Amino acid sequence: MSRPTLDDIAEHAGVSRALVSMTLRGLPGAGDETRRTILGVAERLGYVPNAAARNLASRSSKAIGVLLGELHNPFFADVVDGLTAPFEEAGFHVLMGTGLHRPRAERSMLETFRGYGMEGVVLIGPELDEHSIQRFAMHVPTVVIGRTLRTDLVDVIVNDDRRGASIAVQHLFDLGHRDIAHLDGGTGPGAVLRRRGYVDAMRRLGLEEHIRVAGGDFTAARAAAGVDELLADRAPTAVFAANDVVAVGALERFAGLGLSVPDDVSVIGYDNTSLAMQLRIGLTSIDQPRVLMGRLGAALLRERFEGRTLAAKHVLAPTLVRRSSTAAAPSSRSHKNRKPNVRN
Amino acid sequence: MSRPTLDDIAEHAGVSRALVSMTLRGLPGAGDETRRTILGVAERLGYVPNAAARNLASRSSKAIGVLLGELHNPFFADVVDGLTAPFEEAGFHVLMGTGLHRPRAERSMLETFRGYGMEGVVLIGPELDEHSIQRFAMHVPTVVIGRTLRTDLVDVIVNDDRRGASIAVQHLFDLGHRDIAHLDGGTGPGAVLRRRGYVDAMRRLGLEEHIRVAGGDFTAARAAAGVDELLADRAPTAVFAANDVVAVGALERFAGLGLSVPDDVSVIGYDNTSLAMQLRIGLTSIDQPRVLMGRLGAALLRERFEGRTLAAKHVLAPTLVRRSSTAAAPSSRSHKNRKPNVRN
DNA sequence: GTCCCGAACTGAAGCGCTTCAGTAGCGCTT
DNA sequence: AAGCGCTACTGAAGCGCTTCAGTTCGGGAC
Repeated sequence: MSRPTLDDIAEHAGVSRALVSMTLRGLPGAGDETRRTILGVAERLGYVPNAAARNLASRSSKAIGVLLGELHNPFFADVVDGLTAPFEEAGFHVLMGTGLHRPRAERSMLETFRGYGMEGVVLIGPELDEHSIQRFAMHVPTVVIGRTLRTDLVDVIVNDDRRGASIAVQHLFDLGHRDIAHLDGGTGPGAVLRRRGYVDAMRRLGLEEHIRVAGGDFTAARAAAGVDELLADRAPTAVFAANDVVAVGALERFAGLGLSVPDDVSVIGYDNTSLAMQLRIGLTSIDQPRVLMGRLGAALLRERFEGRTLAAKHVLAPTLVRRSSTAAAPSSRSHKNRKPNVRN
Repeated sequence: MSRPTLDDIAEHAGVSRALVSMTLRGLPGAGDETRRTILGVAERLGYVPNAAARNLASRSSKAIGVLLGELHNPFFADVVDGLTAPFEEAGFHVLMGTGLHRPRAERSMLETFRGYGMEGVVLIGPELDEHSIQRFAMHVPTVVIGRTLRTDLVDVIVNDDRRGASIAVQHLFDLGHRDIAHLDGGTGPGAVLRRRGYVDAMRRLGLEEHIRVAGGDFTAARAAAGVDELLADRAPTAVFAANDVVAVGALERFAGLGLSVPDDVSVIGYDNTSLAMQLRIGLTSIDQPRVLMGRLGAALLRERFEGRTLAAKHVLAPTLVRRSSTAAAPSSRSHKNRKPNVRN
């Protein structure tokens, strides 16, 4: 016996297929007795509705697609957490696909989503070109999380990287630091804005002559090299890293050089990933409200369903999470005059 | 204009719907000229086949479902990497769903998969009860990765936890350690076997009187408490932790107590997660071949499609990854007699 | 010229469901 | 006793596709 259909149930229960359909979906129409019979038969036969037939007939799917740029980054997991719950509650199925970093794969995944008649789609950190996204969004309500787009067809949710950078610098400033350097993220998502935010904040605080940028991408190795670059000139008292991975790279390098964090140098990261908390030394970091971003994504999509046609852009506020990698600047503490013994 | 259908294309191209269907799927039947016309019209209209209609009519879906127990654990990301590529190549769509740790949600996700007529399903670290999995597997070819099951309906892929534990103990033994304790994972997946492997290995090496087990789940906090438990008796020279999270918890606690790793005590983890490498102190760990496990999962499912009916069980070999958290036992080094100054 | 055959194409059934216009029957009113 | 409005139900159309039994036709074999 293959999968039972509505007709099987109808026959067993001695009613029409239409009535079974309505009853199983909780619509009124059947009397109490009949309803019980139908439900009983369905249960006994192990009936599972055929989604294809259902979607075809009803011209709707109650499904939404989520495209993940990358599964390894804990950023995605948090966003997805925020995303799925509201949809599940509203009776939507959430199906996810991954693009594996390849635009071709991402594009084909979007085709699949469209083929399945997904009623809405969320793209988290897509690497796809803007034009493809735009074309897709013409057909399916789409929200993009974690990537800035110029398109006015999709809803966009990002955090204010510039502001986050400014908060980081301000935090260090408040601790008495003046010689604050930046370890750069190069062309990574958000890196440009974070660098800009750093420069602006330094200027605003009158620290223009202390502005120094080193490094160049989102890897730990490049970060270590960046630290060396900085030290070749002079040791900063604090470093603002473009993200947590970079910050950890710096941490390791400082340790290798015999510099103590936060006694000799303070380090602050960005993203507040699980990395930041798991390290033996807790990393002070700038947090993006990732779960919230997910929830907001769900809300925006729902609004679309309810008729909103204008695209929305939400820029969320980042916040500071203090841990033990930042402390008062050496000079502003009681003068211990502890010269770091750089062993190389 | 809504989504174009086969009929739209047929009309524009002046042929029958059947011919369009066949042509778009690459079947022979149309002449060169006609074929070009059809393809051209389809392209121009932006045709995307309706998956629901297609699946309904063809009684197949070319789709496979992947249930993720949890998105935060890097374990899953690696397995998925191994899984998706072979399927994409074979022209399958891979759609993922998450159970969010709740068996109820996992069960409903499986229903969704079945509703969509997925031709095969891969469960990665499911938390669902065995009976539900078994019931599901009666209807859809299923492979389970990372969890042992007694059922003979599903294919199972796990690593040999017992062996892995044995390798860990042997590694410590070879470094001269004798007083080797175990930080337990309680009821977590694999924990029981790892504990058993530890005990067996200790016996085999004639270290029966050194067997000590503390802790009790897969959390860092519980691990720290486990360390205290151990130290209340006497400090071991080495600790085998049930997984990397536990190992890191132990690392932190040892540091807090002023004990140096690996000078005073060696620590080895399990899973070789990204955690192990990212830590300032590289964690020696036991690696499961995760990507391979994913690839194997894909292969097993394909075999099922081709007619294999007997369930397969694959137990893969774990390997040791040495980093800097393990070193020669203090006693077997030049006698420094460095008593740890336990500050609490 | 007839026959046959393959290439190129068509028509219609039907996948399992939803939807909607009906219909039957019953208890009320007036 | 006719009419009304309910509730409880049925029948049939049709969603967009695949599939398969046919149909048409040009041309080579004899």
